[in-house]
Amino acid sequence: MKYHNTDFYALPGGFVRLNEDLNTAVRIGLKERTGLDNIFLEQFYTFGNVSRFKPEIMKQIMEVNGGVNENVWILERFISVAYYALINYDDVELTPDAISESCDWYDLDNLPELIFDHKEIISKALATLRANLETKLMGVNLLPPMFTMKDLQKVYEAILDEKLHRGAFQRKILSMNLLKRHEKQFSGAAHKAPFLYSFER
Amino acid sequence: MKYHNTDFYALPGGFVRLNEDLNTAVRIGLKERTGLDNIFLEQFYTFGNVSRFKPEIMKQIMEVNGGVNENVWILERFISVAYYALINYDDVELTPDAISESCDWYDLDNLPELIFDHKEIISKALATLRANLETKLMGVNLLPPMFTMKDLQKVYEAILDEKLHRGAFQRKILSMNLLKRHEKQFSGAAHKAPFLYSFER
DNA sequence: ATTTATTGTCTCACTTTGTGACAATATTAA
DNA sequence: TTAATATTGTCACAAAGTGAGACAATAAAT
Repeated sequence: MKYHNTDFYALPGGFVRLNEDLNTAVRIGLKERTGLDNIFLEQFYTFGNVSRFKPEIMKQIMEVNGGVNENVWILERFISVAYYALINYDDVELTPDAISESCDWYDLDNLPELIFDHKEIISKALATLRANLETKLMGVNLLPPMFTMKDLQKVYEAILDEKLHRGAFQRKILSMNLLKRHEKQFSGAAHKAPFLYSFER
Repeated sequence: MKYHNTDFYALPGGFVRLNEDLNTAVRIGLKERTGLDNIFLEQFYTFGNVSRFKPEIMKQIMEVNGGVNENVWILERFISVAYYALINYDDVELTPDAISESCDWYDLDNLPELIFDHKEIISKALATLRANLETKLMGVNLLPPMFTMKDLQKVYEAILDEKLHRGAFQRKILSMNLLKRHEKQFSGAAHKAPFLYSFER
């Protein structure tokens, strides 16, 4: 997200209310930004260094948004519990919050400069996601209800940032017995039609 | 730890000061309880449900320890960032904090009943440790500087709670090239003396 | 000198993984 | 109608990894 009238970019985030579950706060924040419910979310790290906080930046942001009078607490040091979500790009309607002028997708290799330690947060998210990819589920939420093996392979290749061997990938995924195979679609392309799969079980 | 004049058992923990790094706070707490510095520590989850907090219990504990007047904040809901450490049992001098009457080791299969969600915290710690055992390091801090392959295998078997095949274990560990082999010790036992290893590299 | 327990290593079978090959097939081109 | 093209599902084979037992080596006790 980009804050109003600044050059500050940041990951979307929020605060946990005194009487609110941490996970609930995260889901509410996600819903506000994306409109999505029931999304796969994983907490991966809690960032708690004092040095990660820069009150000057926070002050600048708040001043553009009407001053800091009522919200003195926002100028104090805070600790951030970070989550990543797996979201289907196309399902999302991105909505900035009150103090931001935009909320957008950015390619990993084309990120704007981010405030605080948000770049590091992204690195850690990606590392955790890659490490979990083998054990945990797969393209849930990232794919439509029905998808081809190639679609799924592309998800894996995007996350791992490497090419996978087609035959081995198919063999491995099918051996997990997590996918249900459906009727073929006639895709309209000039080749054999692929099976469709879903995550049902 | 067991709190003074109660039947409440809890994991050791502490609070993060306003101007203190999260990781520093954890290391200080660990040092206070164990006397140990420079220990392998891994953050594994942040517990933030409102329901995990039971003010009645906290009140009881504080009343036995001189009332709650000055420490009203301790009766409010809090969020816990959980870490596990790998520690050599023998290096430790356990020291309870001011409000506890004991700080002790308990076998996993002989735990006292714990307050709040501390049982769940242990489960999650163990699950994370087991999952990381393959990828991450191994018995650092859990073993003396020099140890035998059998010592190391026992650490793995304790953590995983299963027997491992001796030959396969040795082959796998050695193939990691993380151990330095030293001179044999003459152990005094009635059999071939084992090599000694260290984690140096 | 013999026995006993444990170690270091090897071999064999079995499983998993990487790689290319093949036929099948939906569409386009000839 | 036939041939060409691209991609799919599957298999075969080699390479690598894993589980299990076997065997000689050896430190101490008998």
